Amino acid sequence: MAQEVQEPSDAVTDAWVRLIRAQREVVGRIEADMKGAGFPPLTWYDVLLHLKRRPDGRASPREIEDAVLFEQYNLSRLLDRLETDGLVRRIPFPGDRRRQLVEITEEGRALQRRMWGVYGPAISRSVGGKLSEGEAEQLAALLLKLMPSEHT
Amino acid sequence: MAQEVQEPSDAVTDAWVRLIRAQREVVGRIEADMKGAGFPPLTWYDVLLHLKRRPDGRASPREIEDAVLFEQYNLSRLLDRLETDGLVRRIPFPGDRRRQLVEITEEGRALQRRMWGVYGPAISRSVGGKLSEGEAEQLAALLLKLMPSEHT
DNA sequence: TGAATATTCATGCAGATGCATGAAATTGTT
DNA sequence: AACAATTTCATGCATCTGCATGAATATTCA
Repeated sequence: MAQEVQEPSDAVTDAWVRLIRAQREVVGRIEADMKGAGFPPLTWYDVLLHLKRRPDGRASPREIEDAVLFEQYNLSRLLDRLETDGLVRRIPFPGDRRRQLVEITEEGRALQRRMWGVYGPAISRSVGGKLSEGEAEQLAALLLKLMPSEHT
Repeated sequence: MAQEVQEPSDAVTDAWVRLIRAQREVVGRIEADMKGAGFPPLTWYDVLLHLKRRPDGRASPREIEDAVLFEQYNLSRLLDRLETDGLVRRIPFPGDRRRQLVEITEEGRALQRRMWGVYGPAISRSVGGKLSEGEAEQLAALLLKLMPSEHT
């Protein structure tokens, strides 16, 4: 039996196309807001927020990679930039000299807070302003189904 | 009266975070499929498809920009690569020597077709496989609400 | 123990992207 | 007609990303 090429339905194709478009559109708007306010890219925010949420403000690069879905080499260089700007600090990992711990600094915490002051309202405008509360919940639920399996 | 900072609700924040995550995840999977099959990035596909859909296989760069949400300088260089590979051809725009027309070649059409042979099934797996038909429609409808106003 | 394997992080290089600017042509204004 | 403003596309430069690989340490297994 011939292996038929599996054509996606119109609804599925539509969902796919709009996932790309909407993401580009919304992310573009929000990043523009952030840049307009003189802030670094959202990737910086993601890392800072992840660190800030840990009780000790520390995490290994490996863990951050998984949390923010960043490539290893990519994160390595992002951490360089964050460290150069005094937002994080690399410290030794006790018991394994291959690894390291990244610790957020006071400046890092302060930047995260200041960024949220622009980021939060931008999300409100670009997402909250377009969807009702119920629709936002629906959207979140549907998008979750697209993920591999586990959530956060 | 003080201008209060507008905090997004949890549902809205959730929708935002998952929009980023799901898109990264799904696009990542599909682009990996394409790359695994030896194909160029999806941006190439978008341009080829747009051209192929026009009856004469032609469009101005300006028009393509709007259609695929690409920056001008970015598209300019993408067209360079497509032209180098013989997938499109730049021809004069009748009546305005500033502008140009981009025309898809036979090779371009052929590549688009071959890419669809991998792209379609990849969409089926990564989107169709995770959502029912009705869910896909819902998702498409919700994402559409995030866009500025008009559709395609 | 010792050698092979695996894990963690960094880096050189090529390619892609963003930003600012430039070049060429057209349109608008007086 | 002549000059300014606008539109369309290209490009130099810095930054960012992807890929391959390297260096250091840790783990596994014979």
